[in-house]
Amino acid sequence: MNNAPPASTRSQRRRSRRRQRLVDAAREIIARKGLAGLTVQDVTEEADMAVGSFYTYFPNKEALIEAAIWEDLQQLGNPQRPELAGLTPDQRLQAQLMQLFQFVEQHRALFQAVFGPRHAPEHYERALDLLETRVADGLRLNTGLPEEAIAWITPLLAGLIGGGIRYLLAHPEVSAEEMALRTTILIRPLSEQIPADLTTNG
Amino acid sequence: MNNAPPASTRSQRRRSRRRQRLVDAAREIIARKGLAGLTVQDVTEEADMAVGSFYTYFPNKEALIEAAIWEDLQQLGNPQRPELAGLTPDQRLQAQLMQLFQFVEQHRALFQAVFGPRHAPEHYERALDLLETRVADGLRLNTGLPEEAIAWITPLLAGLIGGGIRYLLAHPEVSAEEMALRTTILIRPLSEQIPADLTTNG
Amino acid sequence: MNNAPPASTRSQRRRSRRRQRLVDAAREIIARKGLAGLTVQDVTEEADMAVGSFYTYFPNKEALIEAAIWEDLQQLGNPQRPELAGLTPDQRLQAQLMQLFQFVEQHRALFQAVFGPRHAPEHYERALDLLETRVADGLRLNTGLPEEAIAWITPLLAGLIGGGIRYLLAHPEVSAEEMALRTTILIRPLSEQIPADLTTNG
Amino acid sequence: MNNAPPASTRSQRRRSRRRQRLVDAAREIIARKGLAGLTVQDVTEEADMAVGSFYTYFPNKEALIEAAIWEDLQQLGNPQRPELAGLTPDQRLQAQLMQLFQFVEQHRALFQAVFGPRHAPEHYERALDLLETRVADGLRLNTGLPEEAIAWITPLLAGLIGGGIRYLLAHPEVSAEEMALRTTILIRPLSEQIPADLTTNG
DNA sequence: TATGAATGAGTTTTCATTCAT
DNA sequence: TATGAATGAAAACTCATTCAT
Repeated sequence: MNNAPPASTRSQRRRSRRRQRLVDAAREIIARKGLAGLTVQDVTEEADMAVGSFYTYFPNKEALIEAAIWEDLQQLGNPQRPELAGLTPDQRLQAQLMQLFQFVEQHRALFQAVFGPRHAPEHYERALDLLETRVADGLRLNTGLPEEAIAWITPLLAGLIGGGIRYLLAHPEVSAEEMALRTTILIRPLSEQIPADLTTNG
Repeated sequence: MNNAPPASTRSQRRRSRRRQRLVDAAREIIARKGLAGLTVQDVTEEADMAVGSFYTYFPNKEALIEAAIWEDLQQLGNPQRPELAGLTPDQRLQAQLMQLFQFVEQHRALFQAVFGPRHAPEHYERALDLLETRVADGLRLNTGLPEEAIAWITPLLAGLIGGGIRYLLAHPEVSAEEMALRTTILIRPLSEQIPADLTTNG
Repeated sequence: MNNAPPASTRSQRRRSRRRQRLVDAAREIIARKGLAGLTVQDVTEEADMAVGSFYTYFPNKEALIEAAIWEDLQQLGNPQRPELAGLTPDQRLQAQLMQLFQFVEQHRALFQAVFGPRHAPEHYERALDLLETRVADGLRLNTGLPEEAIAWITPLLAGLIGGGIRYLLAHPEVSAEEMALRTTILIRPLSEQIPADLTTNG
Repeated sequence: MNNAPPASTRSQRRRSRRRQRLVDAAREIIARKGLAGLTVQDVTEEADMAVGSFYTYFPNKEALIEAAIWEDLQQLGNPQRPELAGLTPDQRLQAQLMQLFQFVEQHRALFQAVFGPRHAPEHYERALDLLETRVADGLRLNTGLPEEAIAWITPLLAGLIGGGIRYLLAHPEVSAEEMALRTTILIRPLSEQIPADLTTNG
């Protein structure tokens, strides 16, 4: 989850740690005050560093935001694990959703920054795009839907899953497993119903 | 769509028109540059007024944003029209979705500001909340789902509809009718399937 | 000497005056601390204004410097007055130099900023360039020197006159007339001697 | 040209070499980006050293600039070589100018930093002062001008020679010899003409 | 001695808001 | 009421210098 190179020397390790403090502080502040409320001053203060130090780690504020959000979020777009191969479509769907929601649970601050009530709009959009590519891949893999149908179903399903992420963030008492199960319940019937509708309607 | 009181005297009408110019300019700019890119300077310029005048219409920038977004968006939370009374649940669902998407089409700039790629996060959240209340009402009216189920299904469905809104905004060639139909196709089976699942699982 | 438009209304006049205060302050500070020592903060302080006000007069610091130096200095490149027509070359030379040195005397702060001990290098260069065009014109008008000779004599003479300007700035007790006379004494023999040398040497 | 002591031990020689690298880098950067664009960071980078090392060679940036410019430029003020003794005033003048312009050619980067288009103003002034002392000495030696005349002729002639230096820097195809000859042509008549003028005018 | 990360004061610029006209 | 100039509190970013390794 930390893309920084495996620092070997002591000073490299120290530097890596300090950089991470900045990234963590950024996520924290974005989640708390929104992207607009993020100042370099605040970030360095929260990380207990001097302002100038910040610029030895990042060329500018933009780069910090990029790192804080995308360094880990990229994995959302990574290809699914091959172990899912032997399952039924239903099981596969649930497994993938579980994987996703567990990932959310493991990166609460990050997802608060992206999907939470004070999220960063542009990054929210990019995150949804990423979600859509995964949803589209899932639909292609698990259903026989034509591309035209996938084109419009995808954003709706991505929205639905996004709603699940927001719900999970707002209800820490609910587990990733539970959310995966619930979402599966909602999504499953679609794959059975839609093809018929599409041949008669769309 | 204009909540200002029905101005009677001439000066009142003039005032009302000028205020509306500010509101329209604000929506335009938020949709184009995002909330962070909205400056009072820009708004008054676009509305062809002096900066100082702005403060005779709104106490501060915050109030303008509130007005620009919520003066019209409130209707999203208004109770559904009674004419829907005689329809089947399915027809009611589709009619309500159509009403919603038509509303979006009639307020493109506004919805771009709230749901578009440069949307205002806090208002996005509030809009989703509003959407959720309507979805919850619909579920209560059209299904026999228990409140616990409604509690978690609602945010997911609201997310799905939000996805529909975003899709509609991004594809001006698609009609509100078409989107309502598509969304109905996706949502309908849920009401049939869920109850069974819920009694056994949740 | 003030290029600002002839302000008619009262507020325009006031604005014009405030702008001039900034320009004067800038010259003062450049002359005193050099271009590198010029901060917007200092300028507005010296002009007894708020920092923000500065940016209602100039888009940025660069524009102020440009105005402070070149708004008036441009005249250095203006074509010479036609009244010089009837004079002998010698008299013309002296008249032109007098005009120049008087101009310097009337804009001491400005020339201190450009030629003084803490001058702005890039503007010094541009000023010398301007001086060179005038010198070259003078040589063409008053001597029969070939262009190749003018090409290299010009920068040397411009340097000599620049030395005169610096001397005048450093010795306020010396008059422009005196400097014009002295410089004429130095330059005059050149026009007589050079042609011969050039035909045999260069 | 290198004022550092004749290092005897190996480490002393190494230290001397590293110091020179800093000085050379400084000249290079001043000539290229001006004094304002000179940062310790850049200098050490160009010299391929660490920032911290810089402060073991110079107490601060100011000292580096001083060294970069004046360590070699001082020679400009050194007494003329005795071999000139037997020449005529004219020959002596030309020989001295040649010596000067050759010195410029041998230290192009240095003179670019001091006289070039992005020169350092304060050092430009000091360099002109130095030039003036030599010019004044020359005038005392070669002409019978009274001190009052020397006082004002000197800055003008120094300016003229400065113009020659700038011309030489801007035209690498012109030789020091050629420039010395040309400058002699311009200056020579002065010594013949001025005395007469001065007795009647100044 | 050499290194380069850390520091924080200082600089330019923006912008919501006020207020005299 | 309308105007737009004036204000000054941020905010991002730079860079000379220090200091632990």
